[in-house]
Amino acid sequence: MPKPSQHTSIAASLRDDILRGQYREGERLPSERDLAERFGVHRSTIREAFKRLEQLGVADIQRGGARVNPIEHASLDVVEHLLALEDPPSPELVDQTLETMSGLLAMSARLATERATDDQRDALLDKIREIARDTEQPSQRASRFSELGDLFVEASGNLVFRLVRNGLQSRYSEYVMPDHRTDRVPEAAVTPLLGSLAIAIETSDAEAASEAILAITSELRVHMRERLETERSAPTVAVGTGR
Amino acid sequence: MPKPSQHTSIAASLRDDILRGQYREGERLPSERDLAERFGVHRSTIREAFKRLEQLGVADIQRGGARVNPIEHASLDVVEHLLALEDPPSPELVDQTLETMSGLLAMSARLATERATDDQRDALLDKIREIARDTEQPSQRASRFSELGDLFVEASGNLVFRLVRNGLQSRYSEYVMPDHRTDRVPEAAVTPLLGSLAIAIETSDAEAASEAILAITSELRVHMRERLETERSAPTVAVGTGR
DNA sequence: CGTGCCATATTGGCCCGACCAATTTCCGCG
DNA sequence: CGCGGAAATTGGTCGGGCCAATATGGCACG
Repeated sequence: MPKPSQHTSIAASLRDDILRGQYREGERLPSERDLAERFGVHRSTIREAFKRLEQLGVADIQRGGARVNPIEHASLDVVEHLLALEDPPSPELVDQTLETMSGLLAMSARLATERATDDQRDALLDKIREIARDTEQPSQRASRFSELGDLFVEASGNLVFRLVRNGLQSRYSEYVMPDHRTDRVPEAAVTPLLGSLAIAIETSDAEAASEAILAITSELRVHMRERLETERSAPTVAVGTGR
Repeated sequence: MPKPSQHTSIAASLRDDILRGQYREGERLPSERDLAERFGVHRSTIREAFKRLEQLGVADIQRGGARVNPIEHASLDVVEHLLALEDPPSPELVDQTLETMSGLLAMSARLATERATDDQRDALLDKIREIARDTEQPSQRASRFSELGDLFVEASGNLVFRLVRNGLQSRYSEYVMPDHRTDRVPEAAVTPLLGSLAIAIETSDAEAASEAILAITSELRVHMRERLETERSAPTVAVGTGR
């Protein structure tokens, strides 16, 4: 576990300030010298952090001053940081993220069903059965779903899909699956859909595979929304929220 | 036209080298001191460039040396640079990009049809009619299509969609529309689809809107593929390919 | 011959201080 | 109140320097 360097944490700090809306868009960020003094580091360290902010698309550095960009001009990569900004994360943004992921996986499933190699197909079917067996704890199950998604995207053969997925992949997955043992909602609805999905793949029915994925992700989305609303009204007791 | 700073062009140069596959993944990049000497700049300038590469996800900097990341671990933002690497760009990658854009726009159209405000709907319809009128030169027409896409994504109300679109938006659009006046292939097929699209929006038929978009983008994709293949076999006479 | 270990060379992380050229800011003039 | 120019501010780059983490090559050991 390599400890983060100063410019990294400074960049993260500035990024979060910006994403949190501390600075209005178009507004000038404090000068490099100013920030250097505040953080108690040398200016060159601030500069390195700035370069990352610029690459992230949240700020625009130029002579005269660094300015904050409107969030819509940022890189897809800000999504994971936006999600990490609050705990629990913003239900709206989570929903938009899942909406995107849902479409992405549906497309991937369609293409994967058409183009997957035999090995890839076998891997997909194995993973689906593994999930359907379901003797695992929720967190395990969540990562299985994530792996299934990876397999689909991989088998789709579309690099751009992969990159988009990278940008969306974040830790909200822990919310997808219920951890309260009483609240295993999605299971009943999802399990049969996994069956349809397997059949669709076996029979090379791309359209059915795509629809099965849409149905599954739709279930998860609904569940996630309820989960987050509950979380909001009754915040979890923070046990060691420490950095 | 603000001239690019040194660290910017150095970062671009290194990025392209990496994307071009000059370094195998996992391989170590030359040291900062080494590169500083090669480029004839101070080490801190190289460092700033490195920070951008790291944020782009193409390299991983750490004590002992900077290493090249596999392309699948990079940010979505590399797509536009990958496309710019060759001229004409790689048909495969263009196709994958359009495939993604196609799905994104189809989802946007569905949502936009459901959720757009009256103003947004009017703007959409206006833009569609503007394109359908078609008395413009190809380049104009291409940017109209791009604007239409923006309107859909905007009206979808999904920020993530917007960010993904940003990452895909690049200059390949010039290839979408034919510039050889003899080769106006997509027009005939696309125009009636624009009509269906308008009707779908007017009648709030989200599904139909989505399908119209899929049909249109499908036409454009096919056209684009043919266009690029032609371009490959009969390369354009380079007029001022300079640096 | 293979292998684990240690001294040493490299490499990135960070700092100091300085100069230049854009930009921005400010102020006095019309 | 508007405007032009001087002064202050700000990012861009440079030179040199120290530290700690990492990489490397060679030696002793099994």
